[in-house]
Amino acid sequence: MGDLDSFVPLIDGPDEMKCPSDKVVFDELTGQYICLEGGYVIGQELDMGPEWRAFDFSEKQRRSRTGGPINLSVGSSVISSMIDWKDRDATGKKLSPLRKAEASRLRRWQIRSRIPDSANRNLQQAMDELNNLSHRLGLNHAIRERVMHIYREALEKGVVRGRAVEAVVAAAVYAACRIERLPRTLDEIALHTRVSKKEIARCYRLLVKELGLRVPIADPRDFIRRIADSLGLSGHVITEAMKIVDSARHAGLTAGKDPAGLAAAAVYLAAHIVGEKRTQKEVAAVAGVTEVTVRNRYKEIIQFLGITVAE
DNA sequence: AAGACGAAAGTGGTTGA
DNA sequence: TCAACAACTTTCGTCTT
Repeated sequence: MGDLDSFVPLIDGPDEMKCPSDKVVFDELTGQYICLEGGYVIGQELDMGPEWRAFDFSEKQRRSRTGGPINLSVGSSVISSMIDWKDRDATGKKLSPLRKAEASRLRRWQIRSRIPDSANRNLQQAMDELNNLSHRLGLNHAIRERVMHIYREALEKGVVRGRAVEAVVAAAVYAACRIERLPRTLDEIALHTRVSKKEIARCYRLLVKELGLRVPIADPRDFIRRIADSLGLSGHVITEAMKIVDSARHAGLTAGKDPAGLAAAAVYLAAHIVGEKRTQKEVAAVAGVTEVTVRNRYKEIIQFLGITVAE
């Protein structure tokens, strides 16, 4: 998630919006749509999040001024807290439009989930887990929404029953990231949870099957931007790496291969072509694969595409 | 000395009988 | 259920810059 101080207003007029769409990338860190041709920011996703940051759930609770919305504690022994319809906070001040939207959404959830009480508690726990995971993985608003949507459906269909809430949430996060095309590897997600990669993968497959999720095939190009960003490489490298992946696809080198590994090799190669060299070790580390995999993909690419890297 | 390369053995998941 | 298999990892020795 981008900090608010990294917000950049639209700097160009409508002319720049004519930028061909295939040259536009989305920077998930800043929420900006960037044209690779000229490096222009041509769009900015609204940051729906709070203006402060919290690194765990209790911190978030302390900082939430309006209170209530995050914690729908409708436990058995606890007095239920309801979100009323006045659109005002505890001190009687009017809520901002963003807060208002959030409150109405939560109201809806609360009403829907009031009937089965155990489901409500389960959902609360899932939201806690999601909050933790979100901050660690830097998930944006759209993804969090989608995760909760997936989770609710899973809960309704009884997929969660008998499984660790954390595992199902992690699986929903993985699915949501894939659907929103901001992929995280299973390893990354597993790193921030107490469940194994294996269990998350099992839950993920179950979710896809039971809910009939339509998850696009992982595209190496979605990884390229992340890898290049982490390594501080320019947009030029990204365009080059995209081209390489496209050619590799046409040459039939991509089937059955780990998209992260392929992206890593493309970035490695592109960086060398452009002259912003990075070692195989560095690229492999941020891509979450080993040097050997980068090497193997790299070898295949230069062999089949006849690319020669000038020293 | 660091980086790149490649061989060999091991791992975890998928597929098909 | 089990074996074969493909892709990837780990490890390690060697070559190159």
